[in-house]
This record gives sequence, structure tokens and C-alpha cells, in this order.
Amino acid sequence: MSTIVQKTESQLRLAIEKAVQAAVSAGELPNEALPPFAVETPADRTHGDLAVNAAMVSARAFKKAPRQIAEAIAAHLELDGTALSRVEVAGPGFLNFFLADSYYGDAVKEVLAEGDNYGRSNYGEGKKVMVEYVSANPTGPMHMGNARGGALGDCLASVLDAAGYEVSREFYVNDAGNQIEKFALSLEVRYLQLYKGEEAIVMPEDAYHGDDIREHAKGFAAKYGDSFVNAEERERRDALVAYALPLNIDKMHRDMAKYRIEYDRWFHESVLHQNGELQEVIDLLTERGLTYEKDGALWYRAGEHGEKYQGKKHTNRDGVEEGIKDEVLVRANGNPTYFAADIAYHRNKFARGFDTCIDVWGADHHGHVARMKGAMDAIGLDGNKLQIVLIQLVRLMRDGEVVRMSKRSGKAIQLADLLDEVPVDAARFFFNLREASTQMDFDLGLAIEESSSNPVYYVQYAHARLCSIFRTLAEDGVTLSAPSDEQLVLLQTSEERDLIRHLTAYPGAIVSCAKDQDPAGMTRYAMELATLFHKFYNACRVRGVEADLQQARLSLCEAARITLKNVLTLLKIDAPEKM
RNA sequence: GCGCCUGUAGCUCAGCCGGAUAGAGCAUCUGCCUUCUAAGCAGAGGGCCAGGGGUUCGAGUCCCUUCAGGCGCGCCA
Repeated sequence: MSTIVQKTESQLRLAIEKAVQAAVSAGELPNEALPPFAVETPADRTHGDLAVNAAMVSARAFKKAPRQIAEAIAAHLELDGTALSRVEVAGPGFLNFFLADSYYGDAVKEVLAEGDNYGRSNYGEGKKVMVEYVSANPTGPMHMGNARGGALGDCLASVLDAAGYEVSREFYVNDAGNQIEKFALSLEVRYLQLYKGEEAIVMPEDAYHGDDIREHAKGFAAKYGDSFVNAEERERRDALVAYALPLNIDKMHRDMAKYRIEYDRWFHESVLHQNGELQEVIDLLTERGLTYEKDGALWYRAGEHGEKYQGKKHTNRDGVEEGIKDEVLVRANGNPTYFAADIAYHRNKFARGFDTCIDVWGADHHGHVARMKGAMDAIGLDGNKLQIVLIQLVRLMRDGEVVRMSKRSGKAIQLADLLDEVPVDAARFFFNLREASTQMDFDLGLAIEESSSNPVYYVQYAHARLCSIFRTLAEDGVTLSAPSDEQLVLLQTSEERDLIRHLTAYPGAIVSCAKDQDPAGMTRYAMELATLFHKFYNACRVRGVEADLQQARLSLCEAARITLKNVLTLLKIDAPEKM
């Protein structure tokens, strides 16, 4: 299945190649191979619907001026049987093509025929891709950064799905290791404080100071009383974690569900500790001679395989070049590090048959990218198949002041609070408005205002208006029937045609977002679609016009409605019929 | 000190792997509702694409460099 855009481009390329051959036969061009050329859509519509730079890129090979080459090609072009009507030579040597009337009607029919599936393609050829995103620490509530990562990761997964990949969404639950021990310690302090007083035990500086820890301690005390006050330390801590951790994980499930994110799997880190996979990775690296012992810890030589993923070499303060810093796998106290577990986790992912694994990380983890990719090579996998999308952190503002996000202080704005204030539609749209690499400010004071001026309403309004057209005409007894070519050819205004061209761009827009791993392209597409529809709406009436034109415009409205609905569905945003 | 990201209109950002006269939203100003939803549309003003070099037919886009902001550089995750 190929779209009308793809068909037209291949017709165009074939026509140009034939024209070049004809020009060569006629002795107008030298017998040289035509270099690869681009087909693009010019920004300025007076430059045609499709512009080709074939004459310019072949100037050197043909040893002729681009304009002369373009003229020669144009003279031999045969456009009969294509969706193109004519060609012009312009500017420095562009070949500008204009679409035939039939193209627009065919485009509308294509959308109507595809319906809910319009936009989906087989670009990914069913390859298995995993997108792992959010993966927030279960030691505390999720925050604003998770909100952005969640919206972005989820839409990226949807985009890949629509582009023909077999997508799996995953959340990595760090329910083991150092931070769980810190969590246990923090809970213990708060629990003991309940019985011995705040002053009796001091909360260590680097422990978790949030109110959620106090709440858990109170809940634990309500359930078990003081029975663990004099228990063995290990026993007490384990009991506290066994009580609080599931509560936190349940909360994350609920928050994600509220945010319309459903994972295929919640993968628990503890599994890797228990089933031996973590130890296997450590052994594997040691067998390969990539580890060494120092100061009682087991270190991984990160530079060996990580260098190739690093842009440039580090130079330290003394001006000496140094590679990627080595990393500890097993601490002197015998506990494996997060890094070691993460290698095992990614090994586990690839063992499940994923062709590509995409991790959505906060930009503060960027230092680990080269190391982790290198580690994949180190264990015999391919680091290039691990792709990391780095998300710049959301800067939270309050009254114009930057609010630091910190789980320790407990003052961070939680995801749950955000979702109480801002509608999910607005939040999902907002966090997909910008590319991952751009920094965003989110002003809490403006949160509500932000939601009412959020462009999501502009897009949803377009959908509601479309539905309104169908409602009103139904009251007049007018409904849409399969349009004829004679009717569709009546779509001739610039507003109608601009709208149609943008509809045809939808499948390509999805593929482009999938390639770039940039779901923000989807909100941009949706806004542009809404704009073009609103312009059409103001320029072209549907109600009260002649019957054939009315059917043609109704068909266009239906095609626009389908496409708009499909984008919004992909973004998991409501497409309201009334507003 | 080093690394990663960013620098385009007053503000927030696009700019389709080098193409034609650099775009949109917000904000400001001016118009458009007795006919399909004015949460809309039309128009106006606003730019040394951070600065400087280079690569070529051609640079906001690629390379070098300077400056500015964000984030990292732990036996934390």
C-alpha cells in the first residue's frame, strides 16, 4: 500500500529519468548518470506543488548550467498518466511541478477509504521496538519531569506503532539496590521518631525528607503499632519497605492510568537480583577482562567500548586526554550498583527479541549514554540498537521564581497535583509541544490560565466545528454519500486545496516523527491541520451551496474530520463533538 | 577545567538531513458574527537567524572559534 504522495513522487522521478534519457538521445545532455536529487514542497506556492533540484545537482556531472539542464529536461517531460499537470523552470534551475485537478479528488477519496487507519503505514515493517519511559524511582511521588517524560514517551510509542513498528511500552521499577536501602532507613527514622520523639533520632542529610515518608511511617504504625520498635534492624526495615513500597508502586500505576498511559509491562529490578541475571552480567564482563578490583570494589573499564559513542575525548584539568571514566559494578560492601543492574536490564530487553530499545531519560543522565551503549557492545550486543532520547528538565516556576525539584526537600510539585489542576488533554498536549531537547518552563501560577489558552483547545475546536457542520446539515436532510470525481473536481479554492495537501501529508508526518523520534511533530501537524480547516471554514460554506459542490465539501470535511480525529487519538487526546 | 543540550520577532518556538523573498502562536494595533460554533478568520507592525571566520553555485541549516544560558562530571540513581 502506498499513499498518493508516494505514488506521485515515484511518477515524478520516473518521468524525470525518462526525460533525461530522451534529452541524452537527442544529444542535448551528455551521457552521464543523473545524481540523486530531491523532491520537496516549496514554501512559496507560486513555485509549484513539488520542486525538483535535479538540474542543479547534476550541473557538475553534465558540465552545463543548471538552467540549461532544466530546460532540456522540461522539453522532454511526458506527464500524461501522472498526477502532475505541468512543469516550469524557475530560479537557479528548479523544476517546479503542478498537481493535476484529479490529484485533489483522489486524495480525499483515499482518506475516506482508509478511515480510522488513515495515517498508518508499514514503514517499520513490524520490527519490535521497546520504549521505556518515566521509570520513576518508587521511593517517592512522581514529579513534573515525569509528566513530560510520560507524555513524550507515550506519544513516541504511539507514533512508532502508527509507523508500522511492533511497539512495547515498559516501566522499569527500581525496587532494589541502594535507594531502597535509603528508603528503608528514612522510613525507619520516621517510624522510630513516632515513639521516641523527633529529637531522639536524626534524619541523615542524604535520606528522604519528604512528607510522604512521614505518612508511610504513620500508616505503618497504625497497622503494626510499636511492635517493630525493638525488633531487629534488618527485620524492621524490611517490614517497612514491604509495607510502603507496594503503596508507592500502586500510586504510580494510578497516576499513569490517570495520565492515560498503559504499560505492557512493569519490569521490577529486583527480578534481576533474584534470578541471577545481574550476577551473570558481572561474570560476563569479568570473563572478557573488562573489570578490575580497586579499593575493594569491582570496576568496569568503560572506555574500552564506550569511546566510540562519545563525541570527543575528555581532557582533564592538566590537559591530559582521558577516556570515559570507569564505573563501579560492585561496591566494596558487596552490593551491586544501579549501573550493573541496568546493564543486566538492557540485556534482558534484547533477549526478549526487541530490534531496538528506546530509553527516554532525563537530560541529567546524559553522562551515562555512551557508557551504557558501550556496555551493550561489551556484553556482545549492539550499542547502536539502544537509543536514548534525552529530555531537558522542566523548570518549574512559581511567581516568576525557579522552584528546585527535589525529592529530598519534598517540596517538588507532584505529577498527581499537576493532573488535579490541569486537564489531561492539556497536559499531554503541552508536554508534546516542544522537542525533547528544548528546555521548558512551567509556571504553576499560570497552570490554569495555561490550560485555557493551550493550543489543544484550538485543535479540539476544529473537530467540534466539523462535527457541527454534519449535525446542522443532517437537520436539513443532507448527508454525505460517496462522492463522484465530477463532484470532487469542484474543490478548487486555495483554502480547499491547501487543506487537502496537508491531509495527504499525514502518513509522511508520522514516519518523519518516527525517524526523528520526535513526537512533538504530531502536535505541530495537528495545529497546522486545525489552522487550515479554520481558514477553509471561513472562506468556504458548506450549507446553502449547490448540491454537487456541497457533497464535495462535505467529503473534504469528512476527510479532515477523520484525519484530525486520528491525530488526536494517536496523542490520546479527546476529539469532542461539541465544545 | 572538560562533556552534553540550547541560542531565530518583545515572549514561547518551527524551519522538511544545504535550496528560491526566514515562518507560526502569544502579546500590540485595525477590521469581520440577522446564514454551518467568534475557543474562529483577515490585515498591520516587529529580524545583522548570539558574534566572528571557513566550506560552495547557494549556509538559519555543515566545520572551526568566541560569548551567553541549562545540565552533568559520586563505591547516587
